Amino acid sequence: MARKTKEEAEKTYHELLKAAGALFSAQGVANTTLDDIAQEADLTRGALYWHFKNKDDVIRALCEAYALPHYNAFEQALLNVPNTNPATTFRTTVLDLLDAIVSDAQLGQATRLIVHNVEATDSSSDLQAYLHEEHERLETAVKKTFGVIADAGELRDGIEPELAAQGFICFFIGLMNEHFWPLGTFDIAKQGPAMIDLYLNGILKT
Amino acid sequence: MARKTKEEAEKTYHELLKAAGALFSAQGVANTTLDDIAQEADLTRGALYWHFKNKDDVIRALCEAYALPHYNAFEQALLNVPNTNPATTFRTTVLDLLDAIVSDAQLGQATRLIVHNVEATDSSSDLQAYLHEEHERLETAVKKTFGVIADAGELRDGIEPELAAQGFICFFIGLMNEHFWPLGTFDIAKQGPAMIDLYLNGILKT
DNA sequence: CTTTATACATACATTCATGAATGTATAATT
DNA sequence: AATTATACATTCATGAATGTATGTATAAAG
Repeated sequence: MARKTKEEAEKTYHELLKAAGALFSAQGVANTTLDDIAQEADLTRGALYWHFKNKDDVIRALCEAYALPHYNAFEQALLNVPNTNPATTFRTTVLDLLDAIVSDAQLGQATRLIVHNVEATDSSSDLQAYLHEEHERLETAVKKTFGVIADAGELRDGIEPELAAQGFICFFIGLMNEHFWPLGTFDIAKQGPAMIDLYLNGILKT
Repeated sequence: MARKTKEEAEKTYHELLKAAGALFSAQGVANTTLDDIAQEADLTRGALYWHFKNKDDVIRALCEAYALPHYNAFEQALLNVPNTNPATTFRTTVLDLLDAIVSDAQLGQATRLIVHNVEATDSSSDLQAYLHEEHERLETAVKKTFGVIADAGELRDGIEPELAAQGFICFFIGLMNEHFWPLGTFDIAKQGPAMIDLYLNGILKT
């Protein structure tokens, strides 16, 4: 075969990511070989090794392409929460993210990878470091937001904003975990918003 | 080498499980070979294949030996929650489980496997089915307990017991996820009880 | 128009992990 | 005491899966 144009090359790059995302979520990461991915994209491992270093690099790229934009938007929305009625804004921001995870398959695949926290193939992995960094960024934003909510007096008496933030994160990650559970019956599209409200109503003033 | 007594054989069985548990949680499941496990236990793969079918079988055995007893006790405690002040009993039962997970390394290792929901090595895995079954048993018990709590009038007005139960499960799984996060700083021993109370205070009558 | 770098496909070498087959000393059984 | 089943260790055969090296047609650069 032959050289492609830059646009064509970029297309195959995304074709590979698409194939990887589909296979990872269908068969699991460890059970998917690089050849599987290449074949799924009607390409060869040659193409894959041209665009990526190895499997970990594919995973990282997948997270960057599919998840990062949404989570960046989420983070920005949190950091711009207004000082008046911040809880309401927080709620809709979270519900928007939930909705995106449900409706955007790619984002869902990447989120699943992050939540299930794929075991890195080589132990001294920078994939782990990368995921950890992203996780921390969001954690910081959530904590900051709960600080604003507390300052606005919207937290119930006696509830520390740090704990409420940590609790929310646990709750949200747990939601994702249930959602992506292989044989699970939990339907996040239907129960997700009610679950979020359940938690928020528990810690916010009525 | 030679034949061992029944007691010796049972000891090597547990040695293998111990080695597997340690390596799985240190290097990840996919990154641990059967030879790694055997060597860690100062044995050979011959011993491993005598006691287990394959890696999945090791995982299943590990869950059965390390986690099942505790979770069975947890389930029984939930199913025997009294009709008066069930919420209090539920709380202490959960805190006991949390404490066990923190202090019992083996239980922690198994719980980690379950929560991270290891990707089964062969796709049509009965390991998945096994884990799913255990998960459902606990879910049923929790839901039943929240039914009792609701009947005792201990739930805040307007909160459906099913949702509260599902929420608790999410919250708890999220807690485990944060606890076992590779590079995480979350300290469940210190913050765990406060987190549980945060959720319960949110849904229980004051 | 020549040259070069690109975007892959193909082929190869090597390592690794599995599973099974075989061997064997010795508990356990009779 | 003889037999048998057990609890492994050892060896082997095979199949992946990976990473790399090489080939090559053609965009792109000059």
